[in-house]
Amino acid sequence: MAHQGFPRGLRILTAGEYRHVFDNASFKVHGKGLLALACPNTLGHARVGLVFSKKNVRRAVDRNRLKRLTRESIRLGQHRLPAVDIVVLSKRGAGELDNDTVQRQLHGMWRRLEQEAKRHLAATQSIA
RNA sequence: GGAGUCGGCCGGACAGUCGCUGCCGGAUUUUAAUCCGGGAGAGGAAAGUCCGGGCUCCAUAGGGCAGAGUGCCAGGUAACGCCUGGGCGGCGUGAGCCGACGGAAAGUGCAGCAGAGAGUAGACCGCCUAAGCAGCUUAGGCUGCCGGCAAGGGUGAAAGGGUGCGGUAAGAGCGCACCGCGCGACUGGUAACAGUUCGUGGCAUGGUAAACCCCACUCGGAGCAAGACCAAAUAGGAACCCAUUGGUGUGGCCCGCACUUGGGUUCGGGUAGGUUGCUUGAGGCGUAUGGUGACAUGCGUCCUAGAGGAAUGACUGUCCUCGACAGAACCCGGCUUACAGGCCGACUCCCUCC
RNA sequence: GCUCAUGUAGCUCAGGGGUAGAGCACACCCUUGGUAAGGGUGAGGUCGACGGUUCAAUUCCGUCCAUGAGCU
Repeated sequence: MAHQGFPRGLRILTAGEYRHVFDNASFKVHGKGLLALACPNTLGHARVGLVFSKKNVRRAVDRNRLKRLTRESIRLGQHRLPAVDIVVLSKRGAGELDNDTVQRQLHGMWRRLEQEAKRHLAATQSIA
């Protein structure tokens, strides 16, 4: 079985790294209640950061639940993801979604992200 | 059987797989880190931030003014605006529940509209015509004036004790009885307060203090983004001007205290990080003693989250009553607010049966 | 996490115990050949919610609920 851990190396840690992703977001993937920004990195694996604001998701219980679900989804799907830094944001009303819906949304978002990243890589390589 | 009151407790359970964060042991390794094993890992409200404290810095938190808070009495407590017991008032058939519950005879203010009058009471409707004056009249009496009244009506949130009898021209604490009220004494109680056995005053003291205020008591300011330490990029500057019984340090001010040269403009440089504070505590559980109780003391026993974009989850299976409100961020004690459902104990009322 | 501020007409704001107001906007009328401007009339409010104090609360007090700001 493949490694499925989720150590700190797979996360975006500092404010500077977050800023880099926001300023150089090469792709955006929208889901219901969620939004993912991503830009390529040189680490050879994906990293992820979460932004769930109090303004969009009012209760702490819902914020924690969404973050756990997102992390779980990343952890289980990390080997399919390209080498990009991802920031997942919440949109208004994300707290009303149930667990099944959130998981389906995240699954679909990773698939689209994979395709876009493949296309982006091909484009940059053809330019080079 | 039904309805209800109070107090306490619980807040899905079990197993497996994959993960997350500390701790302990071991291994690899220069450190960092990685791996293996073990064990721990959100709440009764973690919430709101409404009070109180610990802790940290400012002086060891000191004096005065200003300001804020609390407000029946006694106790508990580290402290409180909390809790316990008692008093008083209100609600309820009752068990019980609720109450910012000091002072309005220290002072100042406020009360729209309505109403005669809103605080040294008043005369709109009304009641009276005894005394005095005038007129009419044989007299009795009638009318008017001068007046008297606070009973009845009406207004209002509120109209200056209540009922009865006497009294009177009509009335009125004007007098008396009872009730209420004030003051004093006595008795009970630590006290708040109560009791009327007693005396006395004679009806004064309307409401509002979550209006100003008075009285008593309490309160210094800031908050873990407090603060401490390590390391060190850059800088430890330059020029000019001003003030030096001055400046800075903390809250509104003054005193006091501590430190000390301080401030302005221009130019130049810069505004990485890490560690700690960080969980053993006014601690939990059991038990004994004291106390009506809150609680206190002694003994035994246990260690029970500590992250740093932030850890408790996901999936699978079984069971049931099919799972509410909701997620620690320095820590405690309270209050308030949210909450599916369930359990235990004590008590009250109603109905029925024996 | 901590510390504050604000909720009044569709919008921007006054009012700090006694009937809720101003400007803009809205409707109708006048003015004009018509429109704008101007003038007049009018409608529109659980004064964020719930309790309490008071005879009386938008105002005073308490508790909640929203919204906004400041402190890394």
